[in-house]
Amino acid sequence: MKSMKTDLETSRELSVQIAEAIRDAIVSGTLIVDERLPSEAELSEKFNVSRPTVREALKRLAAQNLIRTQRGATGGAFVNRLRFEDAYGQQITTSTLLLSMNAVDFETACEARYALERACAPLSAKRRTGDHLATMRAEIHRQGQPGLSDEGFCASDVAFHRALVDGAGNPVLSYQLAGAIEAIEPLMNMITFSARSREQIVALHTRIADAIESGDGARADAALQALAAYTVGLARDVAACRGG
Amino acid sequence: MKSMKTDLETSRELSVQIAEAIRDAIVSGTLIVDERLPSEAELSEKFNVSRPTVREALKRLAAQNLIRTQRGATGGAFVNRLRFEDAYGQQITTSTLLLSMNAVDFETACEARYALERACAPLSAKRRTGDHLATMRAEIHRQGQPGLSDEGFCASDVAFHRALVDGAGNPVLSYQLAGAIEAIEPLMNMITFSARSREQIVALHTRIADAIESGDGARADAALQALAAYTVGLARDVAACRGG
DNA sequence: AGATTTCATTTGTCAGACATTTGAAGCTGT
DNA sequence: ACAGCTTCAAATGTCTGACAAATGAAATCT
Repeated sequence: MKSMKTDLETSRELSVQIAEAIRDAIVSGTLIVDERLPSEAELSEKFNVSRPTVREALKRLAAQNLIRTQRGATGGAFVNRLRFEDAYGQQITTSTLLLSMNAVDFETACEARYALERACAPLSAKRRTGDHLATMRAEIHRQGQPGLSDEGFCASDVAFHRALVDGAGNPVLSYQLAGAIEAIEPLMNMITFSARSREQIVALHTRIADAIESGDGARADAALQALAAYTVGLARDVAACRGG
Repeated sequence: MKSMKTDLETSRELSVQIAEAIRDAIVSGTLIVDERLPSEAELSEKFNVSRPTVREALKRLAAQNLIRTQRGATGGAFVNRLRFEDAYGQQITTSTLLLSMNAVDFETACEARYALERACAPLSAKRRTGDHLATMRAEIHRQGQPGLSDEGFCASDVAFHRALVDGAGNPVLSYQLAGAIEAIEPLMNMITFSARSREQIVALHTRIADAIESGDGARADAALQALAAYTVGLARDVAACRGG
């Protein structure tokens, strides 16, 4: 195991310090992807702690997807290659909690979401594949079905916008936006969409898809801006209706 | 403790299942912020597992900042209010690892960063406080100092852009962008900035700050676009120089 | 040679114990 | 009666030792 730092401070908990030492080794590149960490017994000897303490440290790292563990003879803890897909879940959970616990109002969350999405629109207009466009069209079609529940409508909305963002072909953007888009869904679900508002949204989605199809980033941006304004207005009506 | 689900599957590890049960209770709102979880002894009885197993589950949650623990008579595990600042660190670590492990090229990362930043520019032009503007100006001044190291220059660059983003006054945006901006810094640090390129960047930063000061979002956006193009070109030169 | 068995290694789990922290109840002196 | 001190109990942090379960590799048998 090369040279992992083993001298620990005295203040914080041992499991935290050990977890940090290993995490630093991973981040700094001392431990390579798919490399096997020393066994728990070896680690406990190296750090002069008991195995349960080492295990608590490893569980912390596993919770962050930094390592995976495998039982058996050739088992052990291995440095994980953190994939974008794995990080999505984390990102969404964290974003959801942030929104609910900090009582972020719908308008702020919505503003962030559409600002980020508009950033993707021009790129998506240039690079989207046929698949992305097909997904967008399919979701628009679903959104027009009369029998669709409000939850189903929101889920389809999310799928539509994810396709838009993924169309930009930039995994970093897709990752960053996963949280923004998916975390807002629960907030959106609180809105009751009338037939009239659904019709409007579908029309705006169609405008966006048309613009994306023709490669016109500016028009897609404008349509997104209109959709953002409409959505915020819808939420305001709901709030006003409930408030008085 | 209200009604936390206690019937677990048999496939995965117990500590994972317990962690998920508690996490679900937090996310769903069964457990409120600052509420105290049952003691480890009570939990181990409730889930029919040993205390070490419960502890491993709790460590997983602690690693995600979902709970905090406190020793002593009135101690225990408490549901954490997840603050934006706490989430920043997580976001940055994850983003950094994602970039390094997936070998995202500088251009992709840079594109994402500037796309997101441009999304913030119009909002920042409207809402930024005097503090934000002062920070931007101060960082520009630092960037003009001749003795500044490349690392120092990059750090100042990050500070400048964070002030720009924070100026939008949308914590969701600031959070989302923290990862994008800070994670790219290590990649940026590999670039050697000549006196000439620093001069150019400072000039572009000044254009951005001027636009923000005058509340002109469109001009800020244009300047950011120019900066993005220049940065990418700089990186290309470095790559070409190294390649041949 | 191929299939089967055995086995050593490693993680997962458990039980019980002690150390440490820390708020709160109880006591004491003024 | 009140402030300060002591004691105590509850809870987490850590350790020791052990067993269970999984699993790949070596050894054995056909």
